Amino acid sequence: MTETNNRQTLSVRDWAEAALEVIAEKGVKGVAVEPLARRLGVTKGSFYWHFANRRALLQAALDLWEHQQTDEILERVAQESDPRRRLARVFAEADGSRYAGRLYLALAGATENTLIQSVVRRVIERQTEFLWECYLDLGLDRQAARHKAVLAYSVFMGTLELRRDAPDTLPAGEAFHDYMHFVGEALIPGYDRSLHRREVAAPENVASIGESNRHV
Amino acid sequence: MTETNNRQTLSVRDWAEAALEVIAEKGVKGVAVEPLARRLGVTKGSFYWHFANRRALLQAALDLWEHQQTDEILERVAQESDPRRRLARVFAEADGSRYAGRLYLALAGATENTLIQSVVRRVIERQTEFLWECYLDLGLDRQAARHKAVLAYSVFMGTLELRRDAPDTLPAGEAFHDYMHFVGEALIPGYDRSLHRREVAAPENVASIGESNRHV
DNA sequence: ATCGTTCCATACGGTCGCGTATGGCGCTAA
DNA sequence: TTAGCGCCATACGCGACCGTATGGAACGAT
Repeated sequence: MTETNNRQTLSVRDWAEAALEVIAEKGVKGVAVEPLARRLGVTKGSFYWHFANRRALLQAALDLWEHQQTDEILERVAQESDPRRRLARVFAEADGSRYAGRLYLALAGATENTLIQSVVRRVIERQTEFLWECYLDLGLDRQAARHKAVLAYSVFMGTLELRRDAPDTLPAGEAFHDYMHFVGEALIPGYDRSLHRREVAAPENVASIGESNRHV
Repeated sequence: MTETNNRQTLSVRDWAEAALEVIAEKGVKGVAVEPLARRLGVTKGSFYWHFANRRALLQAALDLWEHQQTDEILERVAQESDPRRRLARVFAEADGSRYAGRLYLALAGATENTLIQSVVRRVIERQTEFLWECYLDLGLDRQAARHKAVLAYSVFMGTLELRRDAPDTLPAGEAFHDYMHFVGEALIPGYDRSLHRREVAAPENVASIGESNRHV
């Protein structure tokens, strides 16, 4: 569940990843220094050596998350040349990881923290922008493309919510694939079932982001 | 802002409504006994006379919310005979109150409390059921109606999220109405702009969903 | 062997919120 | 007037968490 880090010492990134895990499980307010230290098998003494305070930990975790949700995902998906396939892949990636979805919703729901709000806003704008360009590449005019992008993003977030809060509402098993095709036909012009290959499993790999600056 | 209650003594409902307000503002974890008492101009002594503990307050608040989100709303909307108009009204009501939307998302995001989760689940199932029946009344077969209902509900929740977390992403002003028509065309078979007359333009009067109207 | 640095443990004071115990004020009924 | 009850204030102990201060073990360098 948590880090089974072979190394004997913890890094800033270890703390940041653990923080993201806790956010996905218990929300932002669940990120407490002492419980997180226990989770990692150490005490607060370790934490306050790596970070100035709790806020600095959240900052590091948010930097990591923002990078994963924008640069990494979009760069991966952008390799697809066909806009239709790009759209299908975006939805597949976004729906691939249950953990990523819970994390996304937890951060979006953190309305108490201005820092988090701005990060979430940037991620949303970046991703809707990407969808917009996909629809523009499909030949839609600016307004129609914009509308479709916003609608598609709403469907994406709403589906995450439904899957988290009322999973029984969504079709299960094979019926879920039928539903996803239905969604594809509603959101992707000229949708074809062959676009939705089996690339569901989004690997949980996380490329390297430069270690955050350690505080003085 | 809060209750300007003329009466000199507080009722259980007063506490429940105040709790819902705080949930909409700061989330469920923001509901603390002592701050809430200060907000109502009293001390904890009052609270623990009306309630056994914090959990009992949440229970009362959830009962109130569930009733408002199911019985009240659906009874109001069900008066509309035309299924298309029912659908349009449902979206209008749901999107009418900013407060109700924030409250909804805050409760849906309370993943730490089993009690809240079950209430949210019931509300979601009740509302999707209603949408399902609307689409059935429009002549769709069971699967198509179900798919459209789930999709429509996803759009609804996703739109709430977008409006809360990245309002600039959604079209503003007159463009918002254009977008809502676009959504209507995507979700309501045989959609006609006349269905969306005045009801969506109500900015604050639909706040009766969430209450605040009884006093003042 | 000594020293300094890295990384963490321990101990402490402080805040906030929960729940309890108990006292007090105002109103009504007898 | 007085007794009783509804409604609230005050005071207390408790636990969880934050941030600081300081000590200590491991380890490489000299």
